[in-house]
Amino acid sequence: MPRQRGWWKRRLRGRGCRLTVPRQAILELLSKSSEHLSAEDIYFKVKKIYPAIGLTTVYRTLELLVNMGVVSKFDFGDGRARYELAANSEDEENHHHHLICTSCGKVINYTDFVNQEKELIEKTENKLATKYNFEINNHQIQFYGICPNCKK
Amino acid sequence: MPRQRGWWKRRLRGRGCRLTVPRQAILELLSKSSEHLSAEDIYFKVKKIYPAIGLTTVYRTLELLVNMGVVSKFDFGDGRARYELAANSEDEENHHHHLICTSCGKVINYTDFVNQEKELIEKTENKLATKYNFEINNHQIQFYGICPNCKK
DNA sequence: TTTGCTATTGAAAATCATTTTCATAAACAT
DNA sequence: ATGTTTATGAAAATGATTTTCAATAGCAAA
Repeated sequence: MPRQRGWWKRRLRGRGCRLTVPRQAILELLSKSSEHLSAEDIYFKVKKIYPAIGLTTVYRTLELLVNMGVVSKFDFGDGRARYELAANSEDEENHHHHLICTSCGKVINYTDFVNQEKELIEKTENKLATKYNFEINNHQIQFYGICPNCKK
Repeated sequence: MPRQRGWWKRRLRGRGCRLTVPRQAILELLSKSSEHLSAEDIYFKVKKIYPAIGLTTVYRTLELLVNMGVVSKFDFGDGRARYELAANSEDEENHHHHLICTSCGKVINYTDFVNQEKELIEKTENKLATKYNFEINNHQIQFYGICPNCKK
């Protein structure tokens, strides 16, 4: 089932964080976007509905949300971080991995095959957790290559 | 079988690149190190045996080696890139994935379970290549969590 | 509702890894 | 040995992200 609008309010408050307009605007945007956005992307998009927003606040909010596990941060190798709403257990729809073109930087989210990966990932996660005594709470899988356009 | 000393000479020359002292010093260092080093780490280590080295040259050489596929570049989320000698087909010993502590930044190379992953990775790689018409030539798998020290 | 405390904000300045510029030096083909 | 490039290193430039700091806005309590 998809997440309800405003589900993050409790989570923020639970952490003793305030429910501010900029934070809500950023979360609202992220939950509508299916793309991996840079901080600047988010800044400009939020600016359209809340012009007073500052880039600093975007960075700060993203850091907070990443720490809360609400947002995932990625590096696709072009020198700027990308952010997306994290998948959660109630809403698996959003879980995907990335396919990145090292020539033009294009990124494809693929959800195919993720189920087959899932079992192995879980096993590995458990084994690693035991062997290295880590508390594992996330993973990333990325494939790098050349996209159809750049092959031409 | 381990790679022979100086194996990179042909590869550089084959690309029309010159075999310079700084490049050799950097490669020599990388082939001795089992760790994931930042550009600055490499700079200081090489400086001990070749004091004239410049940080700029380190960056340039690393970029070249990454493009050649000799070195792999990683991002562990602390704002600086890490480099290690890439695994190659003759020498599988070096193939591993990463387990990263999001609290202190500690990184563990794990080679366990990589064989089991391998089959799945190859399958996925083929399927993705077909479906998205990508020419895939690399992948990264990273687990994130809290290390034993930071759990305390 | 009003008040007061404190977290949050935005602008500007600071930071820090990485790149670019440019004049000099070192490879290496001849 | 020589000449042509490619490669180098220092310094300056870049660009994403952080920090600083005074002003603002959430929200708990009255």
